Amino acid sequence: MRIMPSSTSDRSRRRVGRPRARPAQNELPPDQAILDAARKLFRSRGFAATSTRQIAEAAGLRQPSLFHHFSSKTAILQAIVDLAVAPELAFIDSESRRGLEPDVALYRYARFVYTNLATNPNVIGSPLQFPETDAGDFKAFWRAYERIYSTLKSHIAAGVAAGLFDPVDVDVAAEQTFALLEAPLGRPQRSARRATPAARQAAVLVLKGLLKEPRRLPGIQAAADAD
Amino acid sequence: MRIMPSSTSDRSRRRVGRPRARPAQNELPPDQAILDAARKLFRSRGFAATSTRQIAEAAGLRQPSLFHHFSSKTAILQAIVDLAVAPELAFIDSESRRGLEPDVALYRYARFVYTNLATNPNVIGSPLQFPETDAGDFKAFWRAYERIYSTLKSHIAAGVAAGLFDPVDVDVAAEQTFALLEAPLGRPQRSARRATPAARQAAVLVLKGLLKEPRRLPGIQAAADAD
DNA sequence: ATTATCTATAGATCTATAGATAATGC
DNA sequence: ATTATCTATAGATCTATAGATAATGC
Repeated sequence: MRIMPSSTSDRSRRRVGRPRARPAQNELPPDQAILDAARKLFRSRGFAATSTRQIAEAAGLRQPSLFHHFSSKTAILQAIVDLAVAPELAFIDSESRRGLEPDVALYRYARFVYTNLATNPNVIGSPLQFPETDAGDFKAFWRAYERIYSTLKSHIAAGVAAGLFDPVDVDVAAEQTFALLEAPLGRPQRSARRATPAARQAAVLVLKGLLKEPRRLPGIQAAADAD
Repeated sequence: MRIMPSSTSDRSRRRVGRPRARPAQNELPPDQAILDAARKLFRSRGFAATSTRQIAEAAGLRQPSLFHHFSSKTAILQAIVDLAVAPELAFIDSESRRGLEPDVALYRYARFVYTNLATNPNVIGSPLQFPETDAGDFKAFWRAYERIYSTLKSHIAAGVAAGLFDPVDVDVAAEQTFALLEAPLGRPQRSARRATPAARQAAVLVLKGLLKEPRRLPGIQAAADAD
């Protein structure tokens, strides 16, 4: 009696269900293939201009087969945007327990957010670029987005209050800083290798722009890298 | 014999052509009313998700009547984006004749671009947000955009070369600065009154972030305001 | 005669559902 | 029996054209 464990490379063979019209070239499970295809298309053409037929074809399926995996086109977008903000939420949570000074906290925040937007494949553009996210299904996403944004604002406000930053208009500074950190959205996705120095440069630009004493920057960087 | 000059308030009366199904409440000529309606809808819902029916209704016309004024939906977008970049092009032209130092030039550039994006009603979002502008009809627009972007880059490059700015990666700095200046795109349009201090703050953030000697900022501001 | 609008509609989508079909699982 | 796919298609769009119509201009 031969033992025949289903090896990982067997995953594509012996699949339940009717075979595809055009057999899959992709080893990914169908829901992942769909998300992959949708990410790319949403990024390049936008949500409204991308049809479910285009997504399905790029994923190797016929158009109606999408709906076996996602209940609607909107549900696909929802899955993607939830994955896009997840790392930033996790970062904010873990940072909040560290009790850093506002300048160090802002430096680390800027570097992390920029890197996520540059490298996370689920980041398909500014949420403001996707007006369809206004609908009720996206409440969780908007709550997350709001949390990320208000964290930035409170770092800036704390730095101003502590006299570390110039006495800027906090709302305006938060808007502008956030926009700067969203710079990667305009470009095709980046490798982590290219994103790292750019993220550092973004954090430096933000900190130098706000600090009363720009000479303190090296100390802030050292503190941000410690531990 | 009574002289009866067509007074301006008469403009809505005695119009050539079949009357509208619902008479206009708006005094604007139809092509202006269409652009107005389209701007608002493109801004809030995006181009692809806005139908010609929605535009026409908001402009007080029936859907097919749009095509008397614009040959296609795309032609409407084209007219809007051309108007959006026009002031920036004019600014760049007039500035190029002044031969300013790179830091002063960058300060003035940042302030102007931010203000245009915050207050020009034709600015409906980032071009990257409108993938339909890839088509050939938008060559003029993309040439303009490229010119605006490369002007920013050359200001930064010149400042670095002159030793005024930190030795940053110029491409990355241009990307990040441009993104910062696009901050107004995320928000509803601003009055000039609210935009002016925010634009100044944006220019300060950019310059302080780049300058080797941030203490030179007041001098730069004075030079930027002179003349 | 010219103009700006209208109504009607062609033809091309697009999303999602209905129900058949071809695999594996038990 | 269950599953993942397929084909066929309903029903709702959407852009743009065709051709009628109701004003003014001359």
